[in-house]
Amino acid sequence: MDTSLTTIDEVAQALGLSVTTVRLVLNGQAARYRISPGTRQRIEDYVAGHQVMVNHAARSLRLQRSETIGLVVPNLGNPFFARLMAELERCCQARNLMLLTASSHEDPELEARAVRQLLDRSIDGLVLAPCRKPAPELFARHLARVAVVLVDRAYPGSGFPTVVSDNRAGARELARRLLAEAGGDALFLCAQAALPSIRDRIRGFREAWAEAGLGDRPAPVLDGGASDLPFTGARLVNAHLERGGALPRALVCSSLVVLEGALQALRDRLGRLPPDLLIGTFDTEAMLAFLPNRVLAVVQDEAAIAQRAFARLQPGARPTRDVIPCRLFG
Amino acid sequence: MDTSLTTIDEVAQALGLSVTTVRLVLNGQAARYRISPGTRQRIEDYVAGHQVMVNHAARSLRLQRSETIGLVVPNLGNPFFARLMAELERCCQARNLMLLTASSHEDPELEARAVRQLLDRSIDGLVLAPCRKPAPELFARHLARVAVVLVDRAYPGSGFPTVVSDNRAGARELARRLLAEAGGDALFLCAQAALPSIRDRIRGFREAWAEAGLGDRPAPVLDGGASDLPFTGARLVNAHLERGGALPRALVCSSLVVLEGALQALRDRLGRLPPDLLIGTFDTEAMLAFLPNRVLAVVQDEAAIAQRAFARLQPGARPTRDVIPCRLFG
DNA sequence: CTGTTAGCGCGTTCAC
DNA sequence: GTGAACGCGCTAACAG
Repeated sequence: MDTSLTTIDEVAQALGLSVTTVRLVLNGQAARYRISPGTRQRIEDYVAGHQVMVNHAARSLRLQRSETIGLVVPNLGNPFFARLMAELERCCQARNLMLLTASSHEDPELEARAVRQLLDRSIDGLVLAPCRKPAPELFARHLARVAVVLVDRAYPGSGFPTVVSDNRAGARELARRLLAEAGGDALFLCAQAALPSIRDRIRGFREAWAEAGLGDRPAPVLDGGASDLPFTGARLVNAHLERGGALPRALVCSSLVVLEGALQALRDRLGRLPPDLLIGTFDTEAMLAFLPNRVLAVVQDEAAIAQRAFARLQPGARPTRDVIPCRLFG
Repeated sequence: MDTSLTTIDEVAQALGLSVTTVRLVLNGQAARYRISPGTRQRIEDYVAGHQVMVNHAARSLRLQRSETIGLVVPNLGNPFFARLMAELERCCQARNLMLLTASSHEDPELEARAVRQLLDRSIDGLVLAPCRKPAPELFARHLARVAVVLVDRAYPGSGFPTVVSDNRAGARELARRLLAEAGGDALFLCAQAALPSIRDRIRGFREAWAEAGLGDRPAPVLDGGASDLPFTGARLVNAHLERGGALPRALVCSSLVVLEGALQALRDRLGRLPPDLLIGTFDTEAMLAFLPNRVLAVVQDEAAIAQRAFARLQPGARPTRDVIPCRLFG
């Protein structure tokens, strides 16, 4: 058996046929062009025995498309984005596409670089969770060929189809329940409040606060700034308590990471977690269910986001805006 | 400003130069070939104003390599593999490579399909966490060009460089500590015992068991079979208790998923988690730290695995075997 | 220092 | 039914 890579030309040569004939068979157009059954059989036998593979680079060059889509997210290690990617990859497999992935690490420079690298590679589509409002000039001359969809972070006026979770409704429902159970005594800690998704979570919390008739006081929302680290949550808790703030009956955090830091700080100060503290959070982890505390969690539907984003991946698509419902657990 | 894609030919044409000259400048070899500074400046000005980008498909076709490496893992949504991918992507960024990713969903058929798709796309390297012992014929005719490294699952005799965690030592140390604290009263629940990584964890547990002088009884290891689901952990716990087994002082689980199911079952049966139950597990989650129980966790060093795998990614490399230490937390 | 040219493997068009 | 020939954009060898 031949050990070199087998190209279509080589098959043709080996069988004494022309490349056209071989390709028509390989592309399933044998019937249409009335290739003789004998020839057809010979070709099929040969490729079966030799693991013939088409050269994708040549194909891309000729067809000006690559059967590849790109995904750029802030951090592939973040479980939300990891699940999103896994779901997107599932969509791709069904259509024989492959996924090229890159992390921006929340750095607009790296993001632009990743996007350029992907466009260089003639991706047919790009799913982007941008760390800033994307600069349209990055894509300008590609828009005819490559479809762009924004996910998770809906910067208004970006001009691209966008698919996001309904963070606002999720947060509102979460806060409604928590405020009812906690008699209105809740505190919302957040990081990265500049992100559209976080902004929506804050808005939802404020709406529930007003609905609960607490509008005479401003909603207690503490903003920890740009970095979503455990340290941010810890800092907010410590600052609140040191300012003489009371321990609330319900604590809501804008991310699991903030929650982690907040719980650490509470445990450090109080010796243990106050078991009657109600916890509200976004996204979830399996072990959250085993805390002694009552926990409410808003979880996003990564599969639905991925599928919708995939469906919107059409060149020249209008800038639609899809909002995927969240589910509330606990 | 031109809105079409700008190719090297077009730049040359627009500037009245030859493609060679343009290319030498673009590839940073201007100095070496003594391109005149004036010409050089003209070219650089032009490309700056036009966002010129090289066509990677053409480049790959010509060079027979794609500056792309492939990653195939059982499940991209699994946090361990997600972190591994994030780290591998970091290695790639440093060398201007991109990552093509695919999940096998623990299905050898899908795995083979993904690998073939990647090889079709002329990847320069492949990092594979195989769900079975890989069939060498999949790669046979590519080995000269594409480097293959196996990670996480070391099937002996595969013939490829392999990078895995030191699951055996990690498990041994974990069990040693847990057995000491629990007076030898421990139970090990596992799923997917056929995987090399899980097998090593079992072996480590057994070694610690023998070391602790408990060798007169067989080590209490319960095997839940092939599927790593919460249900598996729950089933093992229920079966153990219904057989009249006592609640052990220490419970070790081969994965977080098994632990999740086991804890669910315990809570369902006992009304709450027994707070003095010692827990041992592999991999970790932030919220695990806030369980009322004492928890010991063996965590893998995804960054080190990724870096080592990346370093071993050389065509025709000898089948080395790297074992990366784990860390024990708790 | 710069220009010309021949493929890389595939898909398409047109001729036989 | 089948074959020949061109070009996608780039690189490398060689020719000035």
